[in-house]
Amino acid sequence: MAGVVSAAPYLDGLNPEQRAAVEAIDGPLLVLAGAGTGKTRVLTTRFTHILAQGKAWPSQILCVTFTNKAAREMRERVSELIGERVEGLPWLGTFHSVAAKILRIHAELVGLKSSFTILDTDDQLRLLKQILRAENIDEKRWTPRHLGHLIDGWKNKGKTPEKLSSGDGYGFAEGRGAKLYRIYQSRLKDLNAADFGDLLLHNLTIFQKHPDVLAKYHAKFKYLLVDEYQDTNVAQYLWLRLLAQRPDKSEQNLCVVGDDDQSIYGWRGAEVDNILRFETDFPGAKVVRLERNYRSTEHILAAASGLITANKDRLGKTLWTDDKGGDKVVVSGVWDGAAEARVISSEIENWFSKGRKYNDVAVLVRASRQMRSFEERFIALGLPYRVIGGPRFFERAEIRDAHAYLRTVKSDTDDLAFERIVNVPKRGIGAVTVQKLQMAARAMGVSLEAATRQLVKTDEIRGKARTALRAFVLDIDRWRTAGADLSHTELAERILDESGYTAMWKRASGRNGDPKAEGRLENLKELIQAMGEFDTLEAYMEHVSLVMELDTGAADDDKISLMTLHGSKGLEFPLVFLPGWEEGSFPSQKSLDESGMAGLEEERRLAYVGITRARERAEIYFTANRQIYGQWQSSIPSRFIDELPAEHVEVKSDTGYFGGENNMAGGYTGVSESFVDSFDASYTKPRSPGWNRYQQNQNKTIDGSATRKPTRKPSSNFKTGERIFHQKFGYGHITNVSGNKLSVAFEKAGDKKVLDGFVERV
DNA sequence: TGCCTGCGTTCAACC
DNA sequence: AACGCAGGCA
Repeated sequence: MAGVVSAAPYLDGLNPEQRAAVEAIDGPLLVLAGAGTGKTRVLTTRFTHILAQGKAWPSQILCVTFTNKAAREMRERVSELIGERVEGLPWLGTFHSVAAKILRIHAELVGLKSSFTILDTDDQLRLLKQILRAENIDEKRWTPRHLGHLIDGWKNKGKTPEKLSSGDGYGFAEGRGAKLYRIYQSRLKDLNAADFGDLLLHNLTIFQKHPDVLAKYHAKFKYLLVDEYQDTNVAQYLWLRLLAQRPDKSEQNLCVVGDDDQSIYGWRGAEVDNILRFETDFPGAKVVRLERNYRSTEHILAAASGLITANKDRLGKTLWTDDKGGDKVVVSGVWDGAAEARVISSEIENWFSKGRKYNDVAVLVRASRQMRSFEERFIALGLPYRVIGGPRFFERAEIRDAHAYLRTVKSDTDDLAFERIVNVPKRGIGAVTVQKLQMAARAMGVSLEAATRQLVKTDEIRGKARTALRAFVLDIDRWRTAGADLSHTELAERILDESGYTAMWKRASGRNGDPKAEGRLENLKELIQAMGEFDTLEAYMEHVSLVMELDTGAADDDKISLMTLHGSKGLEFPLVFLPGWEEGSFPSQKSLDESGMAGLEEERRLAYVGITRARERAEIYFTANRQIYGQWQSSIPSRFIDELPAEHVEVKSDTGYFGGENNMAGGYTGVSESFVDSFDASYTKPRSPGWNRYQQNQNKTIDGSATRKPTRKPSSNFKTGERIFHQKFGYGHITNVSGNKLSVAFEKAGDKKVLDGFVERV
């Protein structure tokens, strides 16, 4: 074999650890791959190696990732490596897409037809809402969202209703949680639908109840590769274990690659435990650690590594790099969110003026709503940018409406789709009529559409509603007939046109001047175009359900990338900006409230992921004032800032931040008065006077938008004896001002403290 | 039935 | 700040 290996050009340039991970193709293998250690390269090379060794055909390798992005990249890189021999890689994809593929084949084993629809979150919530109503449960107290979380949680754990233990769901609606889950699952079956969690869950059921089916997959998949193993939840873990552990213990060729320090999906059920337990689950597993970082300079790597050591729950790795020196990680304090966007934008302009690319630059935010201030600033300055993630194309109302039309025409049992569009555009069919239809459907045990066809024949529904419903079912019939002769894009165009849906938005755009309508019409055009890239409507719909994003295509455009920290995993950029490092935002208060220390550690891993995206330079920002829920609040810099090793950090604060363990600010340098807010001409529809009681108290600008300046002053202005308010400790008065430090006696705590954050004058 | 208005709630990340 | 919901009214 040695001869074969040395003749393999794809192995050139691998370091010894990488090479070990690639060549150990038989038996279970755990690759602990730190950030920037060439994980994807190892996975793709290993894939290639298996093929080159003649151990398996491409169709015999199961390779799963979490994101479509990762799957796409794997596919491209493997294709590159193996050149023209590639005959498609049918079993390379996300967990959900592979599971969906398997479920389509065996759908009847769990009571579905292979044409089942995949429900998105919105459909799921509407269905849950209906169920709660039908069960006479107060949806204010027990919200559909709440129930949805509960059910998703069970599905993530691999629990079908039968597998719930007696205490499960006890806390929901007086112990009715489990029953509601059962009802929900049976409704899904009636609707011939599956939600995201079901894709995996049904797979488990099939594998567990039908060993013959499982045996087929054992025979089929000779090798299994798993990316981001630290992010697998229990259901995914069980799924992999079923596929990998053959009854005769032969050929457990499962290779998992992961990094416990980059586990950031605890909220969706990821269990870091899975990776910690691997050697127990698969006795005799080899373990390879990749610790040489090829991505970042020394300071960046050291800053991130220092931060992550604050986490208790980790396997521990020591990343190293040959790339000594470089820029320290920059930490800057700014006045508010607008200033943050301004400063970062001008840094980017600076970077560009030095001959670097916008493509080199990423702005990574904690939550997608933080993107807005950056978008506004980029637009104002004419900086090119792309948003990765964020509000998804396929989640927009107009796109879902269009899909609902297509689903209705394709299936006469898709109640959720039918209900969505029966009165869109308005046809004079109100809530009362829809209610009647639902009751009739339930009574007759048929679909909404079938019930409608029945009811328009009787006098149950009269007048305008009856006429409208009649016309509507006739439309559906006509579209179904037309569908036989037309391509799916032509059909879609025709439906949108004849239903009056496009016209509805055209009207809105013309008369009311609704500025969003124009965009919606463009989205609809884009939708038709996207459909054209698929051969059939079914293929398109599958893509929509599982991918939920449009290929943003043209990566050759030079643009700044704007995305969430979660969305940035697996990417790298020479220059990375990390705004919004304030307590409450990052680490997210919600995460701390819900998950305590585990939540904090996950937030810290997220910080680690953020910093390690940077190749040359990372800049962290925090603000003194931030608007939260429409209210100005003072901020406390994130504790993660204090946890960065000081010798790898350069502080550029100009907001009066003081204190902290690193005593990093070096004092207040004054807020520049020359900040000029860019004029925000964004249109908001005027509502009734006093539509928001907060707004009544606010000043109005000429465009009607509300402004209220932060009440906070930089701390250096304070004098002994002054009464102040501190976000964390409440009211108190200043006992001493000395250099950068304020000593304060707090009323509530009753003791003196040296402040570590911003204060408010009262 | 549908629009207007006021009130109350929510506001993390992804497939 | 942005939405969803419900009650009042045309």
